[in-house]
Amino acid sequence: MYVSYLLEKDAAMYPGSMRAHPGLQNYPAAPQYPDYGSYHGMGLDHGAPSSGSSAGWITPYGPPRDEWGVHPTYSPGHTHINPSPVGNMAFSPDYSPAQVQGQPCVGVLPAGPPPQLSPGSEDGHRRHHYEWLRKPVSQASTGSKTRTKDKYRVVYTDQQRLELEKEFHYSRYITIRRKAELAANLGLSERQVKIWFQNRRAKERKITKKRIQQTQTGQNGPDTLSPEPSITHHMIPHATSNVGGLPNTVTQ
DNA sequence: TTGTGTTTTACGACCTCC
DNA sequence: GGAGGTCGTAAAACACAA
Repeated sequence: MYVSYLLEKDAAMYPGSMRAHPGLQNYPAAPQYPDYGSYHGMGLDHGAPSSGSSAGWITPYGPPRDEWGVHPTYSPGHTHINPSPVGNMAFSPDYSPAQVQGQPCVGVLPAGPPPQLSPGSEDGHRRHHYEWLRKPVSQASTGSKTRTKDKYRVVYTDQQRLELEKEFHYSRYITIRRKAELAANLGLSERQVKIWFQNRRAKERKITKKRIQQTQTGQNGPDTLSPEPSITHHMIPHATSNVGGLPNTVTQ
């Protein structure tokens, strides 16, 4: 189950940075996520009925906010529901190798709010890196914008983050095509998606670094290290990825 | 309620590749 | 030169303890 995986995972990620991989042309996409296949192939299994598992979900997000600087989106009240037909995450046919049974990979969310993951459970009281997954949509940020001076940042909605996380777990480097699709489907700009992936990779590196340090110091706490996946990623066909190219050269 | 630490967006600088 | 990578950092958002 993906969500539980998210909750349990602690990113045993690739060691080193991109610069440590000069020969990145054959960078294996997310080899540490053997369950990508299940994720993309089966969609999200939240344990919910998921009657509409292939029906997707209508994006509650606003229109793409491309180029904040020039876009008048910051004007108050400039919020409306995106009536885009891609709101239900219909993807191009060529983004399908990892799909199984014709189900789309991303956006396959069960109808209704995200599952409540044992809010009263043993760790429900403790802060969690994926706390946002626990919160019902109604409590999620709606992407309201705040601005101080010339700086601002929006808080992505739970579903936006969930979809981004899902995509990230499929591949840490998003293709141009997927970036465009995801941006359109989530009501984000491609720039936002790109930056989100950059930040997410940075987070992963940070976690990995921390974990390595803990390992070296013998601090293997119960929730610090999880076993590495026993299945290697090469067993799973990758849909879009970086075939023979650097992450920045992926143009599919 | 407030202080503090952490996480999340966003950006700039710099680098590599095409 | 453009696109996208990492790295470092700013600041908002958030969680939690006191």
